[in-house]
Amino acid sequence: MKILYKDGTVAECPQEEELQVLRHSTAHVMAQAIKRLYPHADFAFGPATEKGFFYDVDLGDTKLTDEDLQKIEAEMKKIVKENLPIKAFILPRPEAIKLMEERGEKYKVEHIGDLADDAEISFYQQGEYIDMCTGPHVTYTKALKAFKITQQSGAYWKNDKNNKMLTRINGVAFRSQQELEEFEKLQEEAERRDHRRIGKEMKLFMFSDEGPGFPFFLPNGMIVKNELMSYWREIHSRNGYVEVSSPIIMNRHLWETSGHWAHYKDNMYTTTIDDEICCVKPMNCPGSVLIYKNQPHSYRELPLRIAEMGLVHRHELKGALHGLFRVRCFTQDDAHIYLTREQITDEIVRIVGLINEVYTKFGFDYFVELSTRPEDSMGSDEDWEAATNGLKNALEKLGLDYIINEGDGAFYGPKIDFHLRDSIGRTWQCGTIQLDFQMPQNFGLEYVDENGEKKCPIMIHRVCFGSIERFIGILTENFAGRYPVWLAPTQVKILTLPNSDTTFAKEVYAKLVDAHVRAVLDDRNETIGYKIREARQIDRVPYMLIIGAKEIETRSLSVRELATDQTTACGVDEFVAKVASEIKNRK
RNA sequence: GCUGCUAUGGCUCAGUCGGUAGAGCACGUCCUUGGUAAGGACGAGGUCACCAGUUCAAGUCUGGUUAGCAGCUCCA
Repeated sequence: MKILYKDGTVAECPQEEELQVLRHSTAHVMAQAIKRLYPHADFAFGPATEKGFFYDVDLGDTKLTDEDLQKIEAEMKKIVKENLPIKAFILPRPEAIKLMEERGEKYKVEHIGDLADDAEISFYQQGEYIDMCTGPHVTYTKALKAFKITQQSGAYWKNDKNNKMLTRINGVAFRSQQELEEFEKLQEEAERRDHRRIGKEMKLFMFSDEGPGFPFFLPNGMIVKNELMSYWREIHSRNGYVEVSSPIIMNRHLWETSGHWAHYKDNMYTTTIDDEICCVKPMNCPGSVLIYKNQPHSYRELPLRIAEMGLVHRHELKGALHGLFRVRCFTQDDAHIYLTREQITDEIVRIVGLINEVYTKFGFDYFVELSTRPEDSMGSDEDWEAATNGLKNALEKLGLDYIINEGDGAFYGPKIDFHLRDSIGRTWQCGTIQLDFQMPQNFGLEYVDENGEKKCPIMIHRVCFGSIERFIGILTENFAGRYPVWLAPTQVKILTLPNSDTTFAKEVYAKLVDAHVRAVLDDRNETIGYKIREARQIDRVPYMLIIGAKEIETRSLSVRELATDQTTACGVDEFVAKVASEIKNRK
């Protein structure tokens, strides 16, 4: 693919930039189409995005309907068909301003004002349309072969909510029609796996107008939640953690000390108790700190690992709510570790090992991001350096690749974030490990060192799942509801053939229940096809046992496995032992 | 919170030009002797999210509220 740089040179496009250029050019073509249909349109920014492009445009009072978007797309296709050559030119500043003013592009004029004084201002033109842009772009509009407008939304000029809201028109663009179709298939697949849909089908959880954003767990969802929590308890007790539980409501004073009141009071739920303002906890750390302070500590106890499955409430904006992914109350699988500066590296190694174990358990691949000191941070340079190095050393010791995210740490310390990749390639941020020097000081935490002197410990905040609710959402989409046996709400479903004797089926059922298998007996008088369809597609049960005259006679089982769709014969005791062992080993 | 859209039985949806509601699935009853992705008949189930307004008449038109959807912003 040939591309045109702003100085007018034409060159072969580097492979890795092709899509980006294509998408950027598509944004221009869309702008041209919009301008043809809406001559008063005034354009702001129109970049390429991860899957396509958008253009932010001021349409005055004009509102676009879905039909209007289709018309714009049709006009874009027309422009592509016209196969307009794309040209580039550069103007000195005053002439650039004049050109944009003449064309009524007030956002572009404002943008010129933000550019350096000596900046050369480049333009790209195709037919009657001129856009101020640094390029590069394709050389002819016909190079754009596969695109689609997907939606419109609002977006602020320069992303600042004090500015005017513009209309953002989003689209996707690919190299070929085939790539576009693949993208659409993936979209459909994502929709099919949507945990909100599956949650309804499998009766995992619900929401209600009476508490928007606050999830209700139904019996099936509660099974998944409890299984995750019991797994979590097991590995934490094995890794030297103790578990506590702190109150949901504590007074305002605590949150002032922790710094949350100053930073986040608009997102905290409050209530008044005996004339005192109290807060519903948005985080567990201050509670943990109070537990630490409840008694004196020796250096011999450190690192002290205090874990808590804490239910936190945060007032998220209603537009941000999204199934279990973004809720107003959730359970953090939190832990706070109190330790000395020297212990940082070893402890981080230990935590990363734990998190790795958890993600591997679910078959997730992941990558790690290290976020360093932000601009408005608290604490000394020395502390920050020690902390950041502690994290780096640990990652290197583990031989983990990581991306550095400069300046994206919390104001109280650097952090490591874990992003996991699901079965269709999407990534989710789950685990995080944050170092904190601030809170131990704010609360005056102490331990006695080997010389009998009082010292202030360092604190690590960390989660593995992140939020149990969110993690259940991710697991549900990753497995498309077909959970591993140990998590499945119903593990075995016994399906009898209609009008057959159910005595044997009931015996098998009793044996499974005895072995602590979550079994269901479906002895309704329905055809076997009907029962199988329900067990597979709605309940997503890992094992289906079909029992009819044949099985009754041989006293054996016909086992249909959800994962493979294969049916095999198996003895009763053998099957019960196999499933029980899978559950025990959390397979 | 902002922009656009949506709200009709448990679920998924239809309902034309305003003339007081339909389907499929699920559910209940009955029939069906039926072997691996929906057997059949009948029945019950809805003050059309809520509050106002326009109208002889509102599921349908208008305004507001609430909730949801796609984005934006935000996510300690």
